[in-house]
Parts: sequence; C-alpha cells; structure tokens
Amino acid sequence: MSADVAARRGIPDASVARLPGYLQALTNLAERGISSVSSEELAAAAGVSSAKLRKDLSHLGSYGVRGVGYEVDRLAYEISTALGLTQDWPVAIVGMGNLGRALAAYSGFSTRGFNVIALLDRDDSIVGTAVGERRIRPMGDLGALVRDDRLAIGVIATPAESAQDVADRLVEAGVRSILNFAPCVLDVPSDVMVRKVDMSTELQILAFHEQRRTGELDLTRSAADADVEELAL
Amino acid sequence: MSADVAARRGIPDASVARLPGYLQALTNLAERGISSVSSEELAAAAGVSSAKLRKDLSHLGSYGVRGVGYEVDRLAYEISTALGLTQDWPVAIVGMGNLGRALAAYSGFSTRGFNVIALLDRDDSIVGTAVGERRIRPMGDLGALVRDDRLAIGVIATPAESAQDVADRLVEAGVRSILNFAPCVLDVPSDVMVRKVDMSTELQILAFHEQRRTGELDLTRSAADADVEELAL
DNA sequence: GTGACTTTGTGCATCCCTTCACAAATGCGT
DNA sequence: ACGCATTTGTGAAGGGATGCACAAAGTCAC
Repeated sequence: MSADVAARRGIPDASVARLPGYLQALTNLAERGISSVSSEELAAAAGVSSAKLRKDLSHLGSYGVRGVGYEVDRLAYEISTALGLTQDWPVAIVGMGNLGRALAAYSGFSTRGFNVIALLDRDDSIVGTAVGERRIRPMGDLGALVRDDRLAIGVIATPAESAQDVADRLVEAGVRSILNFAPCVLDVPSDVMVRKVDMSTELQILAFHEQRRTGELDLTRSAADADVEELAL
Repeated sequence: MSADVAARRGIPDASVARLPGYLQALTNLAERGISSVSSEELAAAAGVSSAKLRKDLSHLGSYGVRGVGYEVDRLAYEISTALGLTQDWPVAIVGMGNLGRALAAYSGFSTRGFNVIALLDRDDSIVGTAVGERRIRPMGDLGALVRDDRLAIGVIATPAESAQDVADRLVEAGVRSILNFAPCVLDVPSDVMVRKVDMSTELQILAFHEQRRTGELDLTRSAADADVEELAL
C-alpha cells in the first residue's frame, strides 16, 4: 500500500477535528482574493500554532512549497478531499421544535458539503405541516430515505426524552453517523458514530473557569483565612 | 494551602469537560429515585470508562465510599460546587436570528445554573420588538448589564460577519467568557475565554469517518487496484 | 467480632498529542 | 551560477491523558 493511502487512513482524531477550521480559514482567504498563505498566517487565522498546523497538514500529504507557503485553492481542495466533502452528504434533521427549525433554516449546510434532504418529527400532529418550503415527514420515511436517497447522517434536535428512541430508529434504518443536540448520552452499536453538541455543557465549562477566576481574587486573603472557610463547610 | 483547595485549582481541562456529563447523569438518576450509584454504573450512564470517572472525581476530593459507591445527591452537589453552579450565572444572548431565538426559547438554562437576563441585537430595526416575553435590547446596554446585573457570560448567535464586532463589544463591556455559535475564530485578549459550538465542524468530522468507512469497503479490491486509482489522480 | 466480598482511590505504564528545533528545499537577488 | 533568506516537513523530546491493576477501606452476613 502506498504511503499516501496509509497516511490518509491514519490521521489522528485531534487533527481531523481541526481540519474543518483550516478549511474555513482558507475559504475566507480565498474570498478575500488571497491565493498564497504561509503556515504562520493560516495558523493565526485558524487560531492554532503554526507547528500544529504543519503537523496536521503533513498527515494529508506534502502540499506546501518550502520558502513560499501553501496555495490557498489547492490546500482547500486537499482538505475537502480528506474530509470527504467532494460529494454532498445527505442529512436529515429529526425534531422540529425551536432548535430543529433553526437548524432547518440555517444556510451554512449547502456551502459546506451537506444537503438537508428531509425534516422529520415523531409527533404525527405536526407531520405534514410546512417548515420553510419543506414538509415535515413521519419517522417511517427513514428507511426509504436511506435506501433511495443514500441518507447517511442524522441530526437529532429533539428533547432528551425522545432522543434515544429517535437514535434507535435512525440506526434501525441504517444511519451510522449521528449528530446529537439533545443533552443526553445515546446508546448505539459500536459501528455507529455519535457526536454531541451541548450548549449547557459548554456554558458549564465557562462557568468553571469564571468561578476559578473570581476565586483567585479571593486568594488575596491569607491561606489561613481560606482554611478557616473550608472548615466551615 | 490545604490539599483540597490545591486539588480544586488543578483539575485537568479534560476532566472539567466531562464533569457536566456526570452531573447530568446524576440528575437523571436522582429523578428516577436512585440514591446510590457505583462508578461502574455512573460511568455507563455518562458514556465513559469507570477508571476515567474515578480519576476525574478524585480531582474533586474523596466523596465515594469503598465497597458501596457514591451518594447521588452528595456527588451532584460536589460537582455543582466544583463547576461553580451553586450560583446562577447571568447570561446574555446576542443576535436574534433563527438560532438566537431558538436559544432564547430553550428551557434548559435555568435548570442548569444559568439565567438569561438579556437578549440583544446589533440591528436597531428589531431592537424593542419582543421575543417570547422579553424585549430585544440594544448593544449599548451591555455596559449596564455587566455593571448592574453582573453579566458574566455572553452568547454570540450572529452570522460570522458580525461575530468579531460583537465579541469586541462584549469584551469592552467587561465580559470575559464567551460562547460562540458563529463559524469563525474570535480574536480576544488572552484573559477572555472563548468556547465555540459549530455544527458544520461536527458534521464535517462525521463526514470524514463516514467516508473512511465507505472507503474501507473499497479496499476489498486489491492493493494494486488502489495504487492504479491513485496514479490516476 | 470476624471473615468474605465489594468498590474506591491511585501509582504506574502506555499511548497520544503537542512543542521544539532544525535539516531540507525552494525562490530571489546579484 | 551561487549564496542568502524564507518556510516547509519532520524527527525527537516533553507533557498530559488514559487504562490497568491492586492495595486500602469500607459493608454485610452471621
């Protein structure tokens, strides 16, 4: 097997997670008419260190020119290829509450390699009603979507209570990639990939650091004071 | 300084990022009337390994009982304390498009230690209109919100184009924790903490693995075939 | 009270990721 | 043609997170 294919199969997860950021930064540069960029500049635009950027890109192959940098269009193409974005991936959004509707209205899908082919909901009383120009479809359509439209990715935008049930139905229909917006852990077979987006988790992480920051101000008190307070717990 | 305080200051980032998940799992258990849980059970509920869970919890202190497990309420309280959720953090959401409105309607804030005290938008033509029971306020109110209402966390739900400007205004007003939903990198002073939530990034990571999976099916072809295809690039 | 059993908390080895630092490679000016 | 300036790609080192395995510490039955 060639080194290139071997390399493509072995991209570390941490690198993969940063590639979308690089791609976005490159798209911005291209829109601003910039055709060449150094690792230092691109790293700054993507918010990472240049060494990290170069190491990440080295996993894709050698697409830079020493002494010059990277050609913006070429590198964007290579990253798109590595991420599998040369094709448009069919996506279905399940759960047409506030969040589901907001996601359905989001215009960033098509520009980033995705195509929302269906909106679904478990609640039959809203199935058939329109969201934007689309009609909400019943969960029973999932099988046909996978079979006929090559549906590959499911987005769960339901409350936590229904999320596991929706996940089960997605898996049963043959979907093996799930993006979960519900604040709960999904139990799925090991060959199904789940990624979670949870605003509450992110806010709580921010709260931790915010608290630590204000807590540090309190440390201007003596260590003895701090221990007294601790005993008072 | 006591070992406890030292420990609380030194919780690894990776552990902190998992604490919200444990807290949520514990809340579920409590709602189901379960008062005691082993590391094995809690780890399963939170989707991590039990060794990882125990190591994470050990950073907070020693709140388990050997041979028994953890008391659900007690552990939930300790994690809440560590995360700084004993107080309600005032949050402002900036950007009242589809996403901002969905976030404003989200009921999970209050149950998780946060309080949305203001909705803002840069566009004066929608300032003053109502979202739910709240009125959209102008960006100029930020200073007063920080000063009078101790606003600490800002949520950016604007398009990418306006995100940096909004971030600048938040920072200028004194906000030092930002949750960014816009698909772009924010440039902020080093003492300001930014966390990013980006659905496109997550979908692209899923696409990578999905592509890798289908690519592996192709490897049933001979390695020679694969190399020929590669030359054709 | 005692012994068997259960589960925590943690030292240790391992793995992965990040950072450093520099040789290799390229363009450019002269 | 040649040396200088620049930037990539990558070994090697360092740091942090993960998983293992077990001693320590508790419960429970009797």
